[in-house]
Parts: sequence; structure tokens; C-alpha cells
Amino acid sequence: MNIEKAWDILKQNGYKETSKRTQILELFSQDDRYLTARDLLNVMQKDYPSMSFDTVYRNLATFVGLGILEETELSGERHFRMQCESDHHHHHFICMDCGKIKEIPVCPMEMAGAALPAYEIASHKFEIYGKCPACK
Amino acid sequence: MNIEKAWDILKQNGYKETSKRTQILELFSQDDRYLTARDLLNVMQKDYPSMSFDTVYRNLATFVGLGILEETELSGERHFRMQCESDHHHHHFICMDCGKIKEIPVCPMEMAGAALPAYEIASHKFEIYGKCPACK
DNA sequence: ATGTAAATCGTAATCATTATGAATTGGAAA
DNA sequence: TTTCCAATTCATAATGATTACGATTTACAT
Repeated sequence: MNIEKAWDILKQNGYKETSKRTQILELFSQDDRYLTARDLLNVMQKDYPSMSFDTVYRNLATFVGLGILEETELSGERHFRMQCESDHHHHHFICMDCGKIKEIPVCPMEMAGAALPAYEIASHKFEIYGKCPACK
Repeated sequence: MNIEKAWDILKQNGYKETSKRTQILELFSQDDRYLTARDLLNVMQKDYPSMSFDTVYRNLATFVGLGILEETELSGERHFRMQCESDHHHHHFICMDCGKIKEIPVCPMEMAGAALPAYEIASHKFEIYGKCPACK
């Protein structure tokens, strides 16, 4: 996901181009780690002092809803990052030191779905946590 | 996991047998769904009016640490349930209506681990969400 | 340029969780 | 049984993340 594509999606859904949305998208596009709302606010307030909780949270929710950002829960806090470019379904290894991620091409649902006949499957979560080679 | 086994573990680790721990274990052993701390408190205060947040949270943490309860994060809240009996590693389907779970015998780590040479894997999470046959 | 709905600001409210200090309790030992 | 002390619980306050509110500002179509 890049900034231009994100704006295409926002415009198509009737969202306006504002300076704060620009700032948020720029930050995410140049940082490929998972960030919390507070991380985001802290980093942004250095360069753009007027950025409120409301603006951050509201736009994060909008972006996740439109598939621009993806979200996961790590140690009790919501974390966000740019949605992956990959057009094929995949999952993530997440480094608990530096926060960087690595795509895992396999999806366990092919195997597991067969074990659940008569069940209606809505979604699934598969994540691996540990240390990346650089942090080890 | 049954109540006797839970007490064995607690005693072995020097924890005392208190009425509140008894009440908590009884509740979990007769409800196989994931419950939040508040669920637990609400249900328990009907029968045992003197049950505080502190007692609930502290004992939940103790029980999870000892492997008596297992924990997961659903829609931003921590949920708890009795640790499964199964001696082999497995994962869960969770019904988003009734909260009941079904064990899934497969684990994707056998496949995925191979895709991460040089990575140090600490843990992983694989859960499937949807509706069980009864709720569909 | 102007009007208007959308977006943002600054701050307060809410909700889950954790911490604190006083009071109570389990269980061993006298 | 009674006493004692550390473990536990109670009642409540503090914390930290998230959401909500009313006033103000802004994007952008007309």
C-alpha cells in the first residue's frame, strides 16, 4: 500500500484530503513496524504539534475500515501498520524487539477449514512472535 | 483441567486454599466458554456478593501463570477459560455468538517454522472465529 | 467569494486494568 | 485451642488506553 493508492481509496469513499490525514499516511508509509496510537501521536507531535487523540483514533478507525491500515493486538494494546502490498493472502512473523514484520506465505486455513464441517468461518488469526535475525 | 488438578498445582506452588479461589475455580469448571473479568465478577456477585476486582484479576493472573486457565484477546478484552485437558498441542475455533470453543487438532507451525530459518520463534497464535453449527 | 458538511481541536468521560493500604484469613506452631 | 504471621482479600483510588463532546476550523463544491 502506498500513499497514492490510499488517497484513491479515501476519495472513492468520499473522504476529504486534509493535512492531518496526509501526515498520518506519510508517517506510516515510512515506518514498516506496528505502531500504537500513542507511538503515532508522540512521533507526530514533534513535527506537527497540533494533533489530538480524537483525530488519531478516528482516522485510524477509518483507515482500517477501508483496508489502508491493518491492525493487531500486542500485549494488550492495538497496533497499526500499512496494509501489505502483497495481493495473495498471507500472515506475519512479528519481532518483539524491533517490531519489524516478515511475511509468511502459508495459510493454515486450508488444513484447518476441513476439520470444521458445518461451521461458519468468519475470520482467523495466525501470527508468530519472536526475534528476527538482526535482533537475535 | 478439573478442580482437583488445579488445587494440586496451586498447593505445589505454595498457594493457600481460600474460599474465593474455590468460587472462581468452580465457576470456570462449570462454564466452558471464554469469560472476561467482568463477566466473572457479575456472575459471582449474585452468589458471593463480596468479590472485588483485585481478587478476580490477581487470581486470574496466578491461574494463567500456573497453566490452570488459558487466556485470549477478543474485541479488545482479555478472556479466560479452563485450560484444555488435551495433552497434545492444539488450537481453537471460537463461536462469536455463544462463545463455545472447539479444538482444532492441527498446528500450522510445522509448516510455517520452516519458512523462518534464522528466526527465533518464541510463541504463536492461531484462532478461527465464526459460528458453530448450533448458532448458525 | 460563500455555504455547508466534514474534519479537527482541546478536553473530559469512560472502561478495563493495576496499584495501595488497611483489614481479614489460612494454616502452621505453640 | 489459641496465637501468630505471611498470604490473601477488601474497598477504593490511580492509571492508561480509548471514546465522546461541543466549539471551531477547513475542504471543496457551487
